[in-house]
Amino acid sequence: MANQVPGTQSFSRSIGLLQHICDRATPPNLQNLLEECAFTRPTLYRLLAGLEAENLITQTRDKRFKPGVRLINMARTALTQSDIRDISREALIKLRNQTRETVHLAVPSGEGLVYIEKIESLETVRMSSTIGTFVPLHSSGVGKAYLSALPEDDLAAFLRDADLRPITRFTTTDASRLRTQIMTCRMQGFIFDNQENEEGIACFGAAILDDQLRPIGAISVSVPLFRLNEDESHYSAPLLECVRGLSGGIG
Amino acid sequence: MANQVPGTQSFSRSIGLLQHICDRATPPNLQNLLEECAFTRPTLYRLLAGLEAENLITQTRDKRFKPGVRLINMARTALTQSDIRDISREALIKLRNQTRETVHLAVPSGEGLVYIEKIESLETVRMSSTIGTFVPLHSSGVGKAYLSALPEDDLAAFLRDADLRPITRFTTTDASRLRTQIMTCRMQGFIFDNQENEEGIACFGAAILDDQLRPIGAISVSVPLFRLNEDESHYSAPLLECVRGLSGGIG
DNA sequence: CAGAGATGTCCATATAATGGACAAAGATTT
DNA sequence: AAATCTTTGTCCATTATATGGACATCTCTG
Repeated sequence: MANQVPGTQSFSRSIGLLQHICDRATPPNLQNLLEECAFTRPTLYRLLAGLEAENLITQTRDKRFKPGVRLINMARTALTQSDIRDISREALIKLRNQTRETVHLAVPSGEGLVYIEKIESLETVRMSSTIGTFVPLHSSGVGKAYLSALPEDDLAAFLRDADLRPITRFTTTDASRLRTQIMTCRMQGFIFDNQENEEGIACFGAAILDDQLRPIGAISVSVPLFRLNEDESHYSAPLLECVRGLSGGIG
Repeated sequence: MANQVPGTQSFSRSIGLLQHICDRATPPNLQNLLEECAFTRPTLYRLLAGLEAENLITQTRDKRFKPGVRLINMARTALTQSDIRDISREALIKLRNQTRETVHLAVPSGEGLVYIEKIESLETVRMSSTIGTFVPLHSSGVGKAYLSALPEDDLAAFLRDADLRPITRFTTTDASRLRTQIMTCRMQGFIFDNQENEEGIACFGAAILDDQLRPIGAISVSVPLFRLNEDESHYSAPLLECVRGLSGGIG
């Protein structure tokens, strides 16, 4: 969170501000930002002016700040250039067909993962649904699957430092319980997540590994609880087949 | 393009670099960037380190730089917070149903417009298709429609300064011809664009106005040439109805 | 219309960003 | 295998840049 890289303070501040504006449920005005961010008034003005000049934010009529469309344009190219996404699409579609449920592909971003692909039925899918959504490592199938593929040192560091905040009332917030789950995942190659990230949704997750067995992302199958098949292997078998097909072949 | 806003040089540089990395067809390495951008070696290193620390870019194994997934996450919120998109969705679907053709919604970004919504058939639509794509003002239906709704001063300034580069071999590259087309659009409320932005695709565009009659975006109906209906009003009538319904009601 | 609060700008200062110059690591030649 | 060249990465003095205290202006409210 702090400014690790020397010589980039102002950039880091600007991006932090942009992120804050993006994260707000409702577009903030200057007052809000002054209170919520630790910037002095002139600094805030400058940062905002810089962001606006780059079309990264826009002002509404009533002087509120919203994310700008430049971001959407940049994101398009980011998605286009994501080779893991291209490579895995076919396999994801197959997995969706086998399980008949929604499948997601997530890759690391910051402290967690971000969904970069979603395959559901043949209905309209667009970015606003879930592509681009951030998911914490501790509360999601993809997250725990990813954790389970991390080297022991990194996992230990995560469990020590992470903020295991509850996302739903089912979220695991206890580090040792989380470790147990992760160990189970290491054993069986996948994890079952019961409503930890979204109430009413269970989910099976498994990691995609590169040729050095380091995780590069994770795949999940999400199932509405009411229609969850008793037989776990109905989901886990195709899922494992899917990630095995992808692992090693990427990067 | 130059750094207009004082006190934001380094930020502007960083974003410029990010944009350049996004724009590259193939991920650049350090060497490429050094040649293509006007940065000294140490500066480039710093900017890259800053971008990477913020997850805005990632390095591939072979030291090439690609856009990072943080962008996708931010873009999601940008789309979510776009009220024009929410407000117009219903009307766009209706327009698609009436014309049976693909419809787009575009809003200003930088020198041109960016598509922020697309409604085609009931087939899968995802961001990588066209949402997020930048379109120039002079070569597209949405662009010219937008121009036609600009105050005369702004239009004149655009025609004077703009770089009317050909996008296809049908693109209007002559300012006075462009003005004629725009005047036609002002008269009839919509514009017909014949393959100027994409070969084989014709398109009808019309602007959405706010309550002060300033353009806030534009809508287009795109038709593959081979199935273009002779009767223009087949497209223009629903299009005009659509933008009239939306204009004034936004902002 | 006075007072309080919010909004916007200036500019001296400190510090963060800059880039010339050097070092280290790889590649290529003799 | 040594020598030379090329590429890649880092240091640090310098200065231009970003910073924020202070002041000006505009906007409510009683």
